[in-house]
Amino acid sequence: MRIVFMGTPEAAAVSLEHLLKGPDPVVGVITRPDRPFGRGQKSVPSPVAKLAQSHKIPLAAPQKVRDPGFLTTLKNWKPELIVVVAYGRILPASILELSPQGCLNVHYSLLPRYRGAAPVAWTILNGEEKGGVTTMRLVEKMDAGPIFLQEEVSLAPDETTASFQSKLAPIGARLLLRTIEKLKDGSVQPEAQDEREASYAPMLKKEDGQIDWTLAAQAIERQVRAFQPWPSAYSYLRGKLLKIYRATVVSTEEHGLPGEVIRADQENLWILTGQGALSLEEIQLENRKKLPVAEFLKGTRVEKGERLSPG
RNA sequence: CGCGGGGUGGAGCAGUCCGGUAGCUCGCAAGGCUCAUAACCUUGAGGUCCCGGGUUCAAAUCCCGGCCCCGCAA
Repeated sequence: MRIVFMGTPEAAAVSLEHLLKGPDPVVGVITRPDRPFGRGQKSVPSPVAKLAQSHKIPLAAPQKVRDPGFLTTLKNWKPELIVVVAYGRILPASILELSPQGCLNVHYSLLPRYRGAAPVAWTILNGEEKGGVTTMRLVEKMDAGPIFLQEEVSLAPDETTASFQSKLAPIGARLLLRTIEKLKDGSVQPEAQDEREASYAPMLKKEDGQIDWTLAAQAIERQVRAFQPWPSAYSYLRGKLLKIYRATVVSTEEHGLPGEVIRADQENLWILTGQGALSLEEIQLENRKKLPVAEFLKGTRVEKGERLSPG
């Protein structure tokens, strides 16, 4: 079966890698255009683009998916199936209906729950014990298509979006290959999603990382894990950005204001929240290195009674 | 040329504006105290102050060039 692959980030590249080892030819790859990235705003190709280039597979990176030239290119590849993994764009009907087998999508949640752009982050943010991967047929409504296969994966207690995403990537890739096999021999029937169970996982915004210290310590701790690697949970110490990479919930008898430092010795930095306290474990001050808190405290004196606060 | 911060014994930092003895919290070593300890006390070792050039009687500090790291931005 001639396959065209659409995807952009690392997780998508993992799927493409597995596809390339499979029996079906990948006749073309579509990814998002190179974007200015990092310091100096240098343009860097996506992980999927790099992989396609190293395998000398025809590559397209259209600015707009409705671009007529691009659509012609896509048609000329004559795909029998289009595989979409974290491409990052909503596809128009013209593409969804372009190949005989339609578009097969790998989504990193247990659909119909967590439809949308950031399923993994929301799974962690909401304190779910299980997440997973689903393969489904793309339809015009976001992540609402009929389901082929699904696999549950349980979350570790210290799971971050980054760690869970990299755990899911190979599982999704294998699920994708199995789905394609079953599609070919007709041994799988897509099953409609239960709309009543649907929930949404919208894209995270930078500002969502700002910590509200009036929330419960447990909720903030989940936010810290969910916002790894982006956009990071953060607050401000003496007007400087303080990113929090790892923290644990601790119980305390102390009273004070949310965000207040209630313990600052050589090893511990505890912050009072709306309910319970948070022991910061790994943090990074603006322009500094990311450090275990004990190392951080050797160079930066923090006094009990200081407050972490919005800028 | 997107904006900004930084590179100082093994770790994390101060000192740089206003040139003149290299400092702090740790770690390490030795000794002491202790039933004992990651605790406490004393002493000690350990540094091309990122690299190169310049200014100066004198440069971690001022000037020029280079390398590396980080925050913003995505």
